[in-house]
Amino acid sequence: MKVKNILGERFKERAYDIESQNLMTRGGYMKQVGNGIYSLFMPAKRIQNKIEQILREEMDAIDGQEVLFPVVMPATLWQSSGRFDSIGRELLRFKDRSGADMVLGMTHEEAAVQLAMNVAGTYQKYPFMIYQIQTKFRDEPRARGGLIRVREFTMKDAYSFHTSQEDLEKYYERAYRAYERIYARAGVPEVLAVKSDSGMMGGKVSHEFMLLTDIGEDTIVTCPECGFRANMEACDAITENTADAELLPLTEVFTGEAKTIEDVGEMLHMSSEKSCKAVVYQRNEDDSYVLVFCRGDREINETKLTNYLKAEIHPAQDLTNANLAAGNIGPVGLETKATVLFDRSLVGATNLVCGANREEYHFTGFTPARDLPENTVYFDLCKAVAGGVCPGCGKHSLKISRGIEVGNIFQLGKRYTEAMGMTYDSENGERKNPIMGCYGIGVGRLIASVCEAHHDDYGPIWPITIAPWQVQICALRIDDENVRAAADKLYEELEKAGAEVLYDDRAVSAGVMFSDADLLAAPVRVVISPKTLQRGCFELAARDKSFREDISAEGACEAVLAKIRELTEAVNAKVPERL
RNA sequence: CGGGGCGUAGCGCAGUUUGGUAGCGCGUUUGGUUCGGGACCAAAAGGCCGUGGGUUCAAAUCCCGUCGCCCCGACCA
Repeated sequence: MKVKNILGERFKERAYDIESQNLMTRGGYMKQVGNGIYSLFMPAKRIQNKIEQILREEMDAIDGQEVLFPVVMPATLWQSSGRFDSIGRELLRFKDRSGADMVLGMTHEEAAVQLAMNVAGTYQKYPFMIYQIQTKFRDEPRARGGLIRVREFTMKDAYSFHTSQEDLEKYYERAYRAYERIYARAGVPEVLAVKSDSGMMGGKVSHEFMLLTDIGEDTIVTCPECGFRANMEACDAITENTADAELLPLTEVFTGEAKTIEDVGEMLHMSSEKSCKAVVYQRNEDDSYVLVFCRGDREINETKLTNYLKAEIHPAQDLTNANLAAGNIGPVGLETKATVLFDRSLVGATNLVCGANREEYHFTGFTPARDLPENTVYFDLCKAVAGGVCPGCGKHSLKISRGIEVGNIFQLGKRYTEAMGMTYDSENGERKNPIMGCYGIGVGRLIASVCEAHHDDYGPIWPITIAPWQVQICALRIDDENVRAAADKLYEELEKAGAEVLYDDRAVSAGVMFSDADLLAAPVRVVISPKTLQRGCFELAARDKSFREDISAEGACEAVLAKIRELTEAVNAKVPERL
């Protein structure tokens, strides 16, 4: 392929805050069509093809059967699982010409069950896994970050069916390993699996695969001591309290206008960890109040709270109907209709400051174990904190980072097979619902994430296994007939040898040529110019700057092929064995 | 869905306050000079000023509607 022929304009101007979006836009990888909707130019499509190929190989290797579900589905299919009604406007609904409700697929559990049911009615078919690589549409409230968060995207989604939990768990391990292999083969072995919240998918055990970067939308908790890692949403929070030697009596004190933890703490010379704060939420469905007490220096984990309540919530908008003294809410002497919950960060705490449920007053000397009823239950409702206690090893070692979710795996259970009535006959002739697992990877997001994690100021640094082209020939001074001849010859040889080669034979200045080459980011670059040609040499350089050397023009083709093999082997050396 | 902003040449923008023949930079085309990190000179092409209506002798500019996009927040398998 010649650079002059590929469609997609490369330019210099920065346009966005997110570097991957910037570089991929500047490099002519994609073009926006609408909010969160993109067309891909050839370079991006080639990357996507390579990732899809890796996905196919790894899914096939764990006995997957590639299938294809429809993008457009009748609403009745989604009603059969209950999700037509339970999912919000992220699911795009519309009517066909006859007025029937339709949806655009945002995930395909229902379609997978529909495809498998009635053709897997005997235990002898099990286990099996079906997967597809296809377009999904999610009507995101807010797309952003180029391909990182879009409304329409290509996804590999896989669904496994089992006759026992043990079998699912065994398969889950294989899928987990397949995912590690996929990321390693795509040149991002640093992708981390973290324990996650399973959200609207239902099910118990789930992992998200995270690429750590500052622009990530998820917060990840890791422990360098023992390797523990979890999404903040799903991370157990452990708080250690040491009891003061002397318990002070509960005393009401005047605090006037001081409402916030900071103000009250300053006034009473108390650090925030020696306080008990109240956080008020409202259930989305009826605006009823939920009141959570936790240690003053902790934050509520809204995902945990939502899961406990089994209800969507939002921070309380106004407390006028709650009969609560905002800023002075406390757990002692509280009279309210709100659901009241206590976080376990209060367990063992002593001599805290808390609201007195009276304007302008707080209590000091609040000790939950003494001042709350004996049967008070403490839940885990707070976020883990940096330097906090690791749920894995118990050390004060937790680190907090940001990450992009580039894939996930769930042990779904029977949620869909039960709801949709999919059954099989077991060995003893019983009719049973199969147990499911599901496994997803967003292809476009993975591309953007790799770019985000691997780039420099000049462009992406694609791992050779997914780079649009393996090698780029830059012919400087194409008007020099020796350069022309040498470059044409090498291009022809490399193509014949099966290398993926991009050839820049435009009569442009070196600056333009190199800048474009940095943006298109072939891992290996050959520069052919009068300067080195005088000595019978080409320059061979790596996009990631790992090498830069002169090679003899004679054996150039072989030298390039060797470098391609070398780089490819370096990526594959980090791929773990299959399970 | 709330708050803010923007739609004018392929891209990025000025012009709108105060109505009066459509501008700039980049890119593109042609010719020339340069040329190993986004060169220079000269010439040229390119716009229904998002869209519908209204006011006016006259609308990119004022008024009303509508569509789209961007940013922040809510939301997010």
